[in-house]
Amino acid sequence: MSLSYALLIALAEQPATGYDLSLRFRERLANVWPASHQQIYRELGKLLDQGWLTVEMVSQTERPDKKCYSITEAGLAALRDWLHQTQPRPTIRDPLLVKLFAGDLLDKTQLTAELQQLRRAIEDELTRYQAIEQAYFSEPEKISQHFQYQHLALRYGLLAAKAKLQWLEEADVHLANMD
Amino acid sequence: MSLSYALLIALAEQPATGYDLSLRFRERLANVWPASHQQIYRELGKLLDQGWLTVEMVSQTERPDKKCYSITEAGLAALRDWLHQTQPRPTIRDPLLVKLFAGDLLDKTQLTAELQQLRRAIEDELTRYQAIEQAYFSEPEKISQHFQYQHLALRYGLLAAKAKLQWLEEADVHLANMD
DNA sequence: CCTTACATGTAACAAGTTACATGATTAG
DNA sequence: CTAATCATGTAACTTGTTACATGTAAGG
Repeated sequence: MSLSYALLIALAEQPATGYDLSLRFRERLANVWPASHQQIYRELGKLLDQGWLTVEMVSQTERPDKKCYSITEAGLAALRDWLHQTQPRPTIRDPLLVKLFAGDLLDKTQLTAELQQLRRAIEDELTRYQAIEQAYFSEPEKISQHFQYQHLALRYGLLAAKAKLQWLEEADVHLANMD
Repeated sequence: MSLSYALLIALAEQPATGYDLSLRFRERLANVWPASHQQIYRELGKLLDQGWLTVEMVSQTERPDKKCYSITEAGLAALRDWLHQTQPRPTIRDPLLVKLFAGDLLDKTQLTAELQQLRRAIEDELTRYQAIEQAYFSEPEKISQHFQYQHLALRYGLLAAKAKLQWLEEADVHLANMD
C-alpha cells in the first residue's frame, strides 16, 4: 500500500518519469521504502488506471522518449486521506534474530564474524547519515518547513543505527562471557 | 526463506504440530519472524516435500487428530548450512517515515497524535520486554548456553524500543519548534 | 570496445495477507 | 448460548524479487 502513496508524495512534489522516480527512490527513499524500477513501473500503471495520475508523452531526439507523470486532484485527495490515517507499524523480520533462536546449533566463530561484518556495515551507514545531516540540516533555521520533516526521518535512521551499534557491543561482551 | 529455517529451528528443538508451531510463533517469535498459521501449514508442506521433515499422524479421541512433524537429517544439514551463511539485513519499509516525506501536506495535529499513539505502543512493548528479562534472564549463570542467545535477541528488541522512544522525544521538540 | 546513463517494460516466482471453511470440546 | 482452545487446511489476492528484454548516446 505505502508504495503507491510514496509515489504520490514524490509526484506531488514534482512531476516525473518512472526513471526519475526510481532514482529518487534509490537515493532519498532507500532507507524509508526501497523499490525497484520494475515495481515502480507496475505501480504507476495501477495509479494511472485509478485516475490518480496523468501521463504526458515527451518526445526526445537525443534520448529515448519518456512519459512524464503528474498527480491529479483525485490522487491528491487520496494522498491527503492516507496521510490523515494512522499507519500500521512495520513488522520486524530479521534473519539474524531468527538465528539466535538456534542456540547450540550455532557456530560461535561464524556468528562473531557475522556480527563484526554487521558492525562495519552499520558504521558506514551511520557515517553516511551524519554526512547528510551535516550537509543539509546543520542550520535548522534555514530549512523550509517542508524539509524539516525529512530531517526527522534521518534522525530516526541515525538513532536506530546507534542503538544497533550499542547492541553489538553488548553482544560481544555476552559472547565472550559464554565461553 | 527465513520462515522455513525458523520452522526447522523450532522443530530441531522439539517435534511439534502446525498448531503448536503457530503458538510458538505467536509467543516467542512474534518479534523476530511473525507468521500466521496459514503460512506455517503451507511451509510445512513444502519442507515435507523437500524431505527436510517427517510427519507422524497422532490419533486422539477427545481432540482432533494431529500431525506431528520432526526434522530429518537432511533438514538438520540444511539448517546448519543456512546458519553457517551470513544472512541479509532486513529491509526497512516504514509508512510513518514515508509520511515524513510529504512535508507541507502533513497535518501536524494528526501527526502529533500518531506519534503519541506510537509512544504508548512502544512503552508497552518495552515493559513487556523488561518483564521477560526479569522473569527469565535475571540470573545469567543459571541459563543454559542454548538460551543465552535468546537473551541477546531480547536485548535487541529492548534497545531498539528505547531508541525509538528517544526519537519520539526528539520529534516532539522538533515539532514544537516548527510552529 | 565497454561501461554508464537514459528510458521502458514483461514474466515468472516467492512470500505475506485476508477471507473462507470445518468441526469437536470445554469453561463461563 | 457463546466464546475460546484445539486442529487442519484451501483460495484469492497483493507485494516484492529476479530474470529477461531492448535500444540509443556519451565517455573512457
